Amino acid sequence: MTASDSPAIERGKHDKQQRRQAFIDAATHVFGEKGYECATTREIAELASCSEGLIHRYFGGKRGLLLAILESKKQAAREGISAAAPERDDLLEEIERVMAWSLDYAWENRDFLRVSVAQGIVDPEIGRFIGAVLNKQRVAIFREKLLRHQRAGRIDQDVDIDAVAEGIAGVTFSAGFFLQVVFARDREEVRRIVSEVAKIIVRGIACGVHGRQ
Amino acid sequence: MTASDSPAIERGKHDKQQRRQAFIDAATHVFGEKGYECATTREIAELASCSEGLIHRYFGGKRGLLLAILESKKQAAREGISAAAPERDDLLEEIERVMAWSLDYAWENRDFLRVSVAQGIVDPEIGRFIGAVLNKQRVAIFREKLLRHQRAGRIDQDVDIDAVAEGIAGVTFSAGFFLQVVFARDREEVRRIVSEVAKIIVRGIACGVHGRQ
Amino acid sequence: MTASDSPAIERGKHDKQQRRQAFIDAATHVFGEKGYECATTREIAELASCSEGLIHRYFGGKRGLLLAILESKKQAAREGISAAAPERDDLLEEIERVMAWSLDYAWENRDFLRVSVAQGIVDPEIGRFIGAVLNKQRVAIFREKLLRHQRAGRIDQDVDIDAVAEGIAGVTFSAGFFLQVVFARDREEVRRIVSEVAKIIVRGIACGVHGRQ
Amino acid sequence: MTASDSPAIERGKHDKQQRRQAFIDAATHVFGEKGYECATTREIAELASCSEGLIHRYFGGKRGLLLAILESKKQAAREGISAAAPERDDLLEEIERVMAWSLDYAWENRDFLRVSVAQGIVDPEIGRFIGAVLNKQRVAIFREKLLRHQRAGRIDQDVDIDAVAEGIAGVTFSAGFFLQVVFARDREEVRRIVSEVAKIIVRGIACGVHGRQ
DNA sequence: TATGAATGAGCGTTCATTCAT
DNA sequence: GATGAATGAACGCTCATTCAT
Repeated sequence: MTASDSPAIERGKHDKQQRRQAFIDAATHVFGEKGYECATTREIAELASCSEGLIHRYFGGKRGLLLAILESKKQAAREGISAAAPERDDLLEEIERVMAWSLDYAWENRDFLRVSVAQGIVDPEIGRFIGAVLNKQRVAIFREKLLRHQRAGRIDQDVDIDAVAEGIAGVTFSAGFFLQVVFARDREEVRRIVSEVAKIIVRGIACGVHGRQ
Repeated sequence: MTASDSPAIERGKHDKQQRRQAFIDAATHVFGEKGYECATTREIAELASCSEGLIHRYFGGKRGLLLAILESKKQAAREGISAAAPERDDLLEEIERVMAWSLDYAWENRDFLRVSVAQGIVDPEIGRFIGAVLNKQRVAIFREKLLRHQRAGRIDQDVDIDAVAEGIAGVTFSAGFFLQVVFARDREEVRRIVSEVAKIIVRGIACGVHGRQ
Repeated sequence: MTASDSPAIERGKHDKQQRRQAFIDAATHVFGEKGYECATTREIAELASCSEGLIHRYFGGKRGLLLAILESKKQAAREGISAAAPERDDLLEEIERVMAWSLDYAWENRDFLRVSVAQGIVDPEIGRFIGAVLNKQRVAIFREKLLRHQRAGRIDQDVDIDAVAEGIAGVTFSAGFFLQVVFARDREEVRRIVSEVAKIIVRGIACGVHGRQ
Repeated sequence: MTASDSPAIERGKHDKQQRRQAFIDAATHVFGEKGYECATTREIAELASCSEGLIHRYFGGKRGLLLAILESKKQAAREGISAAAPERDDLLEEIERVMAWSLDYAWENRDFLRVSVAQGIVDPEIGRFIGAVLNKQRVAIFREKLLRHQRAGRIDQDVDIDAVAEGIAGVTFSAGFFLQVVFARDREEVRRIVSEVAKIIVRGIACGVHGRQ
């Protein structure tokens, strides 16, 4: 306690940056569990072992704290999904990997998703955020992959790549967040569903000997 | 859609049934707009042109009012989807109709969906409700249709019907609620996406001349 | 139900007088148990199997109901205590009988006493009532008896009869209401206390040089 | 006596201890005047010149405030009565002093007594409190004194000390609280009554063949 | 700067009373 | 006259935010 020699960190046990992070972690947890409105700044401050007033100094208030959580996840999500999606010759494998990563991401970040999705439904600004990070970003990943494979001649030219990308992103989000997190379905089962759907879709868009409907 | 389609009840007049409905309509609207927590019983009562205390007499409180909304939508949802899903020889047509109906349902009931989904994420009891009504019920519809067509030899025997049913339901929910309602995407565009995805999936599960992967 | 021939009592099962009494009985019970403020007119009406609005028609409101309870007990108390106090040559016996009756009265009317005393502490009008019925009335009884015995030469001339009457009434009330009802002391024990005190007082006021009992 | 003897605390200033006391003083006054139920936290806060929410932070709510009042009086009562009861060779003098002190105590703490007695009648927890502090404690004082005098041969061996102690405590409480405070009897008159009763009782328990005073 | 005490607006709820039926 | 549905004022309490320390 009094052992710290650093004059800058006399009171409290963290410096400013650590405190900010402690708030973000605590808030993610409490928001995720009780929802944004029901969570109290007091409980968050307690869990972060910091004083309540600091939330307003650092983040400008409760809502600012939520926005800070969102911001802090933006980068991580973007980088994570890119890393999880190396290009492959096999379309199915490539898609399945992104989907599987998304499932894991949803599970590991379930607290964050709970707040951001629930609040995004009701609050346009948050809604725009999840639209950009949780939807557009992922649709773009799928789209890019599909386009590359289509150019490589592995996907039928007639296929509406945008629509399929949206569709895959939709199933993935549905399964990852709603089945796994909200409905608490067995994670193995969810993985199987997603995997099966991936196969069907890949088969459905594959360049093949089938007459058009 | 807006809460005050019905002629406002005269103050003081005795009409329990009409008042109950006025509360449910008003609450659906206000809950949908502000979220459950931010909506106030004051505002709901005002919109319903009834006194606030009645909420507690009729529904046992604010939460009871939410539960009453849920209950009132359960029957309608079940009947609606069944009516919208007559059996057809053409699988694609059959599936597309249910998907289209779901899109319209989501749009028309967007206030109700906003509250119930947002609250269901955070409140286990509500979560169970949307799991049953908005997920299981619809998966079952798709599953039943797929099974019939599989038995009729129009779907490959190897296809995991349960998984596909979940997948279709997932895309439909994603598109109907998130794309249309939360992300405010153009409804025509959403319809096109869903329609395209339906085609791809149907093609992917169709009994055909393709080697298994 | 429909069997009643009397045209005047078609609805409800009582006539007006019976209903009034049902309200008074129910209110005494509920007031006694929860206190005046915490008791609700709804609960009273339910217990009386009558409608809530009737309280206002019959008694002019909740407070009027309390006043009606008080009124209804006034006569009974006066008559009861008189009947319990026949004149005797033995002062101790006479006093002990009134005290014993008071103890029983307090126990049997504990619900009534609870409301009226608790409310009388805070509400001057009720306070005046219990002052008159529960105090003055009883002091007068004791006073009258003591005076008679003093005139008969059985009580020392120097004794301040008024003070003793107040004292006896005070002990009796304390024991009857507080010890028995509020502090839930064993009733036998309370009776013994009162009896012992009576003896001491009688001995203390007795005339002249007197031997031990 | 009145609640705002202390200089009003400046709004916004930090002074937890003084504020706590201000609340206790204000609440004692308002509770005493309107009764616990009718008193509002609003009014108490106003009289204490503090914000209402503080009541819940400091005391956990309105009831907690009442309990805090009780607690704060417990010590004072115990110490006060002990100090007022020095041992004397003269039993009458000793008893009269305690009785007189009790009369003064009841008058000075009339607000506190009003709430605690009225509420104790209806609320078992408060009832237990007044049973302990206002009854048992005082009975014990009288009992101890009587025993000492009995051992010293100044009280007849046959006298039931416990009963007498209860009796004296009962008269004292009756006179101090009901006559003085509730029935607003002249304080001089009440003192005379108590004094007279003390004499009678002391005479009634005195040893042996004794002449008149 | 960090703390946590203090604030006050506004919440859900209660309930005696009123009044349409 | 009796009913119970409807009212609305007022309650205790919560909590994000402010600010003295």
